[in-house]
Amino acid sequence: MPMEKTFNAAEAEARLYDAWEKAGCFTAGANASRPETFCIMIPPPNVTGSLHMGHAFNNTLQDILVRWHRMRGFDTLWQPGQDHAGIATQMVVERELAKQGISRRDFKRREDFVAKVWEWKQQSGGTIINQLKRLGASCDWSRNAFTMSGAPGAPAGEEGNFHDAVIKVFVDLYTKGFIYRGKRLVNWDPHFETAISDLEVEQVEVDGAMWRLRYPLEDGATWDRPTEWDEDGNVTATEPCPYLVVATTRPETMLGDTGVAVHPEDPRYRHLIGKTVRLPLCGRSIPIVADEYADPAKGTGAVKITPAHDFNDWEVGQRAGLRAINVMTTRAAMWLRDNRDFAEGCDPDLVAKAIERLDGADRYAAREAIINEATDDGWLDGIDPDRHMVPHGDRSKVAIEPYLTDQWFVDTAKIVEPALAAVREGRTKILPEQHEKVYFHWLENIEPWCISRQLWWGHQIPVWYGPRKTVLEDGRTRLSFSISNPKTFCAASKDEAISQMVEYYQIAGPEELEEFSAPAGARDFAEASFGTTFLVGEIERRSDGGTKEFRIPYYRDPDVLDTWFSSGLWPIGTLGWPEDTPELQRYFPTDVLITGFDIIFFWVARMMMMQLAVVNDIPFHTVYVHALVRDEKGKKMSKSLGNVLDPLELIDEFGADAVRFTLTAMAAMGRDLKLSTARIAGYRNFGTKLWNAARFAEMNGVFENHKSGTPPAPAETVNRWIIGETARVRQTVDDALANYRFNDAANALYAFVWGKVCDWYVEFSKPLLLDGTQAQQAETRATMAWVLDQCLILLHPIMPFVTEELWTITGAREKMLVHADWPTYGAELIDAEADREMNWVIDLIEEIRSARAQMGVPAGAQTPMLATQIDPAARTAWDRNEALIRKLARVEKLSEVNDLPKGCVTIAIEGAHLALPLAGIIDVAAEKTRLEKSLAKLDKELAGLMGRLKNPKFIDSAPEDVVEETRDLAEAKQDEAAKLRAALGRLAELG
RNA sequence: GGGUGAUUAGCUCAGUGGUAGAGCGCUUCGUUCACAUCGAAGAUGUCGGGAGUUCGAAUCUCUCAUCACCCA
Repeated sequence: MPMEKTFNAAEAEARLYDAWEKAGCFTAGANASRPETFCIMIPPPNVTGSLHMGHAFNNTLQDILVRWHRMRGFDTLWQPGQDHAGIATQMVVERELAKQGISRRDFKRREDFVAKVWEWKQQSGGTIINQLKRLGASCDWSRNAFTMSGAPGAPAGEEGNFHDAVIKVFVDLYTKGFIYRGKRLVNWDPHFETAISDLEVEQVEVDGAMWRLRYPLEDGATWDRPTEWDEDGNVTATEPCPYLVVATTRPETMLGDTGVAVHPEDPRYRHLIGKTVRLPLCGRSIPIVADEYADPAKGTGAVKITPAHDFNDWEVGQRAGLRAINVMTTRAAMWLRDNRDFAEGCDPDLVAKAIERLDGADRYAAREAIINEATDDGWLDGIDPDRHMVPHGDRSKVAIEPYLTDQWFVDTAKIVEPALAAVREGRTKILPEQHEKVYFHWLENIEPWCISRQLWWGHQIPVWYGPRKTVLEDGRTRLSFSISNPKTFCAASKDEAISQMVEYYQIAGPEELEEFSAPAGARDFAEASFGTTFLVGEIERRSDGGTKEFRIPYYRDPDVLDTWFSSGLWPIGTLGWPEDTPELQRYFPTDVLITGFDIIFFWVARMMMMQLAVVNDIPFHTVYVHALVRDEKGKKMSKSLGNVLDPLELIDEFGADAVRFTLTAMAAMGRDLKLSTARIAGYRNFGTKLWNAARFAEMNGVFENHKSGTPPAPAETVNRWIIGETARVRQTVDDALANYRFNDAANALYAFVWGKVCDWYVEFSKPLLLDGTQAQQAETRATMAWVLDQCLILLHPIMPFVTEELWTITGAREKMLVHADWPTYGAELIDAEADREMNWVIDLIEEIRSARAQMGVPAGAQTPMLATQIDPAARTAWDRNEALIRKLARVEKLSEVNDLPKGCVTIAIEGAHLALPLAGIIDVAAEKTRLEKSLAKLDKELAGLMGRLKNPKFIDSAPEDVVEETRDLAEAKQDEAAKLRAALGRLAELG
């Protein structure tokens, strides 16, 4: 049955992938035949994710390396998995619940909400896995990992031990003193009500305003405010001014102002340093401090300082010893009622008024209300329109607040050094190298890493809090309960934490403890039990050691860990650590990480730090950083621009192989790639081309009784030639892949399969297969079968589907192509003689075709050819390949003559004077033009070559082989030019 | 403001000191039995500007211009 004309990707892909999976082709170690291992960890996509172009690119490159190593017999593991994406997943699930009118806060227990998230995960969390399969990703799915597996509440099927790894690492790092809790400003997302990392913040330019506010100076102080300027901007008149003007883009934070900063050298204000201003709205008296942060050239040169609501102000506040007053709730509404910090030092009447007007108002409403009040009361100095950057949460898209809270931090400064050293010393290489700079720059300036998140979905921090103890002089023990400064028990399990508590409090056992699910409950309990007010309760132990009449309250930290804390353990966690599994021993450290540059900080640097801190080894020896996929105009693909190309739609339309090949061919290191569908269609056509070469072979019986195996040793030059070309491309492909030059591999294969095999070899084979002797037919069939096999093998890592399908169709095979042996042949298969000869033949055919086309010879016409001179090498080449030349160049026969007749077209070729007698057809003018053009080009080249050869410095300093090469080239060009000149002479006689 | 990269054919881009390339597009021709998702032929370049190093520069150095991205 003849093959179809094209490969039906839509039909075949699922079938082939299924066959691979069923046969266990992708499991760790499948097809291993040598001791070396090769392991890649997939960068875990979000469990909420669906495949976008970046994934398609990233995973295509991984799959190429993995398939290549597997075929070479490495013990290969491509470890797949997803991360639990704290905020994103919680957002998705909350959105689902909102459709049913349910809010997260309606859940009485967080466990119930988390159960909902697991439910969602079971239903929808596998989306991206199936999408990766459509791309052809050959991951070992039986090992699919998840960063929340094994967490409390995880349902059946999620019983991995990733949770154990995360918790163990937290406890280890805590014990080693690398993790601490502290009150610091963090990026707070008021929508999700959680801290987020710097890296989850994007700067968005927005149109806003600079409001200038007047803060009255106290104690009669004044400064000279300019009132007139000359045309150069110099001040020519001033007047005493009783207030300072501060400019701000965020007037609503003024209730938390605790100072005004001016530059220490600013002559306008120097005399005011140490004096105070009275804060409008609440009457707080705040100092004027000197700090270089205040830029005299910007605004008025006086800056209001709100340490609790601005990162720069926090720094100033630390330097100047200013209070930090939080005036907002976790939802970024004004928090004034019951806010003791706020009320302290303010005018009680004004505070009451402020509470009445502003308490509970959203930050933007408060801003408006404050501006209105300032306008009415005359302390608004003016408004300047201002376009500035505002930080936004990358998930929530709302403006983030710098917010003062208790959070957990990794003291990264203490674990960063080994990660820097590993790259500096080359134990881990980052490609392309320029990214090492980014890595170094970030790690050398690393900030503490805030790892706590106020979410429910994630690994809950394994820390329990209880009262602190003080031993009194009389031997009794006092326990002081404070939410802001509790005693911390960090342990891998609650039981261990309780043991720690029993020991610490020296109590009989857990029955003397009482657990609360939230700090407020513990506080209330402490207050109720000990009759103390507010946060501190005192529990005095009886002298006999008993505490029978009360129990000691404790609670677990409600926060969860940043998702990146768990994905930072991906390399060891997926291999079963903390258990010492065979996989861990076998595959760790892993080999290559392939990832986008946008998560060098997020992930790569953190994996380096964490693996080194935890198991004292690098996680991988190479990091290949790839570029961004953009649309064809070079714009970043984004949903809002509507320029997103969906890889799945592209796979539907062109097939996975075409999409993969396109991405591979465009994967030049360090450059963004601009994707257009025209390009993908082009590579789809390439697949069709390969398909039809196989189809031709099949129709000519090439695959009858074919067995894949060793290269044949044919006699025909053309067969020896193509075998050599195959050997060459194999070397090129291996070199390219070994150096992560994916595009070189793809382009070499494209040029070989289309340009060599299809354009020339298949054409050359036709005379042999159709009219050759039996021996010629047999060896040509064998050669073609072998060559096509090699094409399939070498292309398989890039185009797995069409190659596997052809492999199945074209012969009885011992193994599927996915496990076929990758070849190792090389130079020994290259026959220099055959090479020279076939290149001569190809040159000749191209020369003849070109001359015919330009002379307007009808395409089908056969012409005779004349030779006045032909050297032995050319003669042999002609004789041995006459059938091919005659067929492909439409030449009737070659006759040797003494003189060319008039009206000949010259064919310039090495070692012979050839011409096509085209009297009657020839257009003298056209031929003259053609020859002159060639000659002009030749002369130009020759001039360059001769110029170099005549320069004694070139002869002296250039390497010998370059000089030699230049000489040979010049000689050949001179010969050719002479022939063309002779031809032009003959033409002149004619016309 | 700091950093990184880019500028090569109409378009998208390869090309790390020795004869300027590919794909797409364009023009002309072609239904001979692998393929019209094809074949044959053809046109198109001061390698962003300037200076330097070198026998020799798209390639190395400096400088200017423009663009992009990252970090403030």
